[in-house]
Amino acid sequence: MIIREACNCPLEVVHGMIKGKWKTMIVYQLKDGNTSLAELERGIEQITQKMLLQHLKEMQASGIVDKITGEGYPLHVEYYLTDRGKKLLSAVLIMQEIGIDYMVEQGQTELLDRKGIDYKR
Amino acid sequence: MIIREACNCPLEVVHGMIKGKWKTMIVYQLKDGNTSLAELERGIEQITQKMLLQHLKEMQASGIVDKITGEGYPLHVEYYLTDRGKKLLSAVLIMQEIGIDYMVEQGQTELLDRKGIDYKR
DNA sequence: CCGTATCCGATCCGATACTG
DNA sequence: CAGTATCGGATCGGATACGG
Repeated sequence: MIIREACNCPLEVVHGMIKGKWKTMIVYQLKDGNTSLAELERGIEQITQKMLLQHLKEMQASGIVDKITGEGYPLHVEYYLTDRGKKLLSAVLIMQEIGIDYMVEQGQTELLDRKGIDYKR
Repeated sequence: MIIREACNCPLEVVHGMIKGKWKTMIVYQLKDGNTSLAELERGIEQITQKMLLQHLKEMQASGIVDKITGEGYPLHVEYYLTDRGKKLLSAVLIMQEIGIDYMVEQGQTELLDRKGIDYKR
C-alpha cells in the first residue's frame, strides 16, 4: 500500500484508502458482488478508464478490493469487495444517505428520479 | 458550498464535503461536543492552523459544522457538528474502526497504545 | 486566541495514444 | 475487454508572515 506518510492515526490510514475522486463510488458500485471493469465503467458516469484502473489498483493494494482473472479471449476480470471493503461499504452507504438528504433539501430530486434512487421515507 | 462540479450523484456531493486531508479527523475530534480552535489544533497532530481554518470554513459551507462566537477578549469560538455532521460522524466512526483493524493487523499497536485507543475486543 | 493572504512545490486527474 | 504510458493544467497543502 502507498501509505507513505507517517500514519499515526487510524483515520489517516483510511484517508489513504479512500482518497481520490472516485473511490467511494467504486465501492458503492461493487456492493452487489463481482463486477467487470466494463460494468464499473458503465455504472460510474464520467469516469475515465484510466482513473478507474488506477483507483482499482490502489484499492487492491490497500486491501479494499480484489479481483479474479479468467482465461482465454475475450479477457474477463471480476472485481469484488474484500471483507475490509465490505466494512467500508457500510460507511459509504451512510454517505450515500447524506448525499441523498442533501439533494432532496436542494430540490434536486429530479436527478435522483432519473437514477431510480428511492429517497422517500 | 463549493460543489462546482456537476454533481449528479449523492456520493459526489459527499465527496465534496469530506475531501481533503483533515476533514474526517476534524469530524472525529468534534464528536464530544463544542470545541475551540485551539483544542482542535492540539487534538489533531501535525495539522497547521491554516489548513484547520480552511477546512472548517469549507465544512461550515457544506453544513457539516457550525460555530458560535463569544464576545470580548480573549476571543472565544466554539465549533460543533450539525445534524448532518453527526450523521457523517457515524460513517467516520466506522472508518476509525477500519483504520484500527488495519493497524492491529500491521502490528502497529504501539501507536494505538500511545494514543490510548482501545483495540481489544 | 482567532483569522487571512501569498507563495510554491507536490499531487491529482482528464485527454490521448497505445499494447496484449 | 483489460491494462499501460505520457503530458499538462488544475488543485492541494505546507511554510510563513501579517492583522483583529
